Amino acid sequence: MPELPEVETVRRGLAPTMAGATIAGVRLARPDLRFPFPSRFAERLVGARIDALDRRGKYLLAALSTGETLVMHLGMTGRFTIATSTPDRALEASRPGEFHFATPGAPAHDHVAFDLSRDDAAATVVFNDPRRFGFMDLAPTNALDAATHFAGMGPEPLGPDFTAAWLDARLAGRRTPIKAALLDQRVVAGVGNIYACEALFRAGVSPRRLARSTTGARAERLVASVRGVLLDAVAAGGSSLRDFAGADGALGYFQHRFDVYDRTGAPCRRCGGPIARLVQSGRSTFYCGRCQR
DNA sequence: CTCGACTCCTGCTGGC
DNA sequence: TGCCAGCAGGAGTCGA
Repeated sequence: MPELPEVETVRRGLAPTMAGATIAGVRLARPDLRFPFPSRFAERLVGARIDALDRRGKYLLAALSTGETLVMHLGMTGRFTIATSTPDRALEASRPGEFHFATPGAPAHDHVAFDLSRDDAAATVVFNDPRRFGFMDLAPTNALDAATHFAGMGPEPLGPDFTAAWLDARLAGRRTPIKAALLDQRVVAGVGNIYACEALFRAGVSPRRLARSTTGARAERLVASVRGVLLDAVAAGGSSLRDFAGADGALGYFQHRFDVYDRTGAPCRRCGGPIARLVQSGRSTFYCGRCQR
């Protein structure tokens, strides 16, 4: 589900529980998600304190006291929930190397459980992911930018490095449609299908326009639009398409403010014309043929 | 190098 | 009502 606003919403929901807590146990229901868990995954986590919970693009990052960072990606359907539990129950199930977390009666697709302790309180953070496009990894904190997931990743769209000049340089000569370029995490981190569509609408830029022609004033508008739509969505707690919810269970409500996404045939909020749908790179694009050039 | 098609996986929806 | 094709918030890989 998650693009930057949803991941940021999840981060904010998990941080009060995870940051400062110690990992008392890790339970896995299977040896892999999209990729295998890294070697000795549980052993490398148990006993570590989580110093901070950060985000980079669509990744959640738990910086650990061990010098490693737990890297988590939610894929399309990844979800975290927080449950409070007693320490006894949390520790009882922690046996490294065994995949016995999927107990009868447990919700389907609960794949990972982190048993956390802080002072006298205990909590369990559970990762659920039906499609298993999500994954987890461990990488050295002092070389995180060089880790495979982040090498070559573009700037944070809400940070100071995402500028029209950067976009100009990054898109120079590229013949791919601007929509596809916005989905390229090397161009800008964290933008996915929804917010690419929404940002292009706000900027008045056609999703079909070649990336290399999105320069100058158009690039300025696009940078401002990407920032604006992401900020608005973060403020709204993200978008809840099916049942995306933050870790606290609260639903985001930005989906009610989509201008184009999933609004095929509905009137454009600017000109009244019908919103159109097309497929680019196998993914749906929604746009207004009159307002976007 | 750059690009688009294909792939992974499960679940829901809409049309017959 | 039931069935099934199509589609879904991501991104790595492959071949042209």
